[in-house]
Amino acid sequence: MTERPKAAATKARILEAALDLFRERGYEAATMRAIAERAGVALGNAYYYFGSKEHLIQAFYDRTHVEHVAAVGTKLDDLKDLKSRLLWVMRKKLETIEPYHRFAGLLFRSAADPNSPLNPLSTESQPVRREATEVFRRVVEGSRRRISPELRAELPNLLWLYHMGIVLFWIHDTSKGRRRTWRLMERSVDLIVKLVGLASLPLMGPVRRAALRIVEELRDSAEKSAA
Amino acid sequence: MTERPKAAATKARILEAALDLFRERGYEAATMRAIAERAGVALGNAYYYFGSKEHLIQAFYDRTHVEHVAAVGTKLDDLKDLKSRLLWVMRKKLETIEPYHRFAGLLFRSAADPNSPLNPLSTESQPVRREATEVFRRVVEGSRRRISPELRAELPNLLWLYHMGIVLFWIHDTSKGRRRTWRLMERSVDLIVKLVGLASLPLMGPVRRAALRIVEELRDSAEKSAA
DNA sequence: GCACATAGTTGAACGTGTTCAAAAACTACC
DNA sequence: GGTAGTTTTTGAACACGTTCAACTATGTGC
Repeated sequence: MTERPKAAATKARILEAALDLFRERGYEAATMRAIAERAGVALGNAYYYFGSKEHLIQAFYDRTHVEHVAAVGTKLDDLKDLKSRLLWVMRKKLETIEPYHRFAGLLFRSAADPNSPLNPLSTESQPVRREATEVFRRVVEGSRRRISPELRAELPNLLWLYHMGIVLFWIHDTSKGRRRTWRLMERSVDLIVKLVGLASLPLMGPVRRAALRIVEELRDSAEKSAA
Repeated sequence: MTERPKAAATKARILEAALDLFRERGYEAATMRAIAERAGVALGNAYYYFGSKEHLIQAFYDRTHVEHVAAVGTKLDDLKDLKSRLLWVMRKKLETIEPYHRFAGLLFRSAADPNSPLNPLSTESQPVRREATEVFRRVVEGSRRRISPELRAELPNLLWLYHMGIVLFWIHDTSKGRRRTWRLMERSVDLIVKLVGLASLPLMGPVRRAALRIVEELRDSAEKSAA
């Protein structure tokens, strides 16, 4: 059960080979045989460490998340208002994933499949999702904006969902330098901040509660289905 | 080029076999070999009529849309306010797709893949998407609610997107009788109608315009990438 | 009726992701 | 250092989606 050092090295070599080939050739062209060959192991060995090809993407997913957190860094603490904080985090996200644009499509192909371990709502990816939401919690909590407590509690989840939407758009975006995604991201961040402001008006009480109840329900279901 | 009657019969037989097997066994278990066998044709023949297994899903997609339109029927014309109209259409949608719950997951697996013909934004599925949006245009135009012209023009697209979101949730929903989805749908329809009301307040001008500009951009990109 | 072209059909073959029984390498204990 | 047990590695084998060259059926012009 305990992982021996040599095993860890083999596992790492397979993962590196996979990520390299994903980058170089895209997902489909990076066959398990090619990955195994580049890693210098037999085909079956790759399956000893990664239960399926999708598990290799899960590993990629983990990695970009770590890179993203590193890119966000402590600079986030210097920014005080919600808008600039959210902008910063989103920018770093887009920068982080850019090198993987060629193969990321396949990630989201399976991300929508309820049976896939890659599904963001599945048990297997729950830790990553939690951590990713954590980044947005930082965004919200560090801002000096006054937000009603119920909204404050739910906003990180909403922002995580929003960020998934942007990434989905990014996948389809073939514009030069992914300009469309950047513009959409900047404009939508602007809108979101406006909406958060609106939602805090006293008049909005009933609507806000109706919306929050729905969000809560979404989250509940996600956790229940992952159980 | 012109389709002969016998060919049409063969094609129909293959499609029926496919849909039957999808329903019975789910998507993965319904292999192309099994489909061909049940249809009484050779394996290669299925590919003569349907370029790939995903094209068979496209056909399923078309069919549920037709069924949905039929289920919506003329009853829609009797309903006058936006909420009951939208509710009616959404209910019929959920009822229409229910028999296919077992295999619909795979539909959305590829729906998110930019290279898949199934992607709702791809060229191949553009006709269905247009038609599906048409249903929501009926919903909006037949209602007596006063809506600003810009929003009125964009709302059908937004509702189509919303309905895709509900279907996505439905796919993951394992609750009995899909109760969670129904509840979410009813509550979110309520919220949407509330929001449409809010958006018509004079104060909301700037926010509404900001939101609409984003939606427009989304639509532009979708059409450009499908070109 | 015959020749020709087009439409429709076949099944073997390819490369893929995945599985698994067996072999090899390693560790722990005497 | 030999033996038993465990971890790691191997590669052949399987079922799948897909392709394609060859074959058959059907319609068309004379």
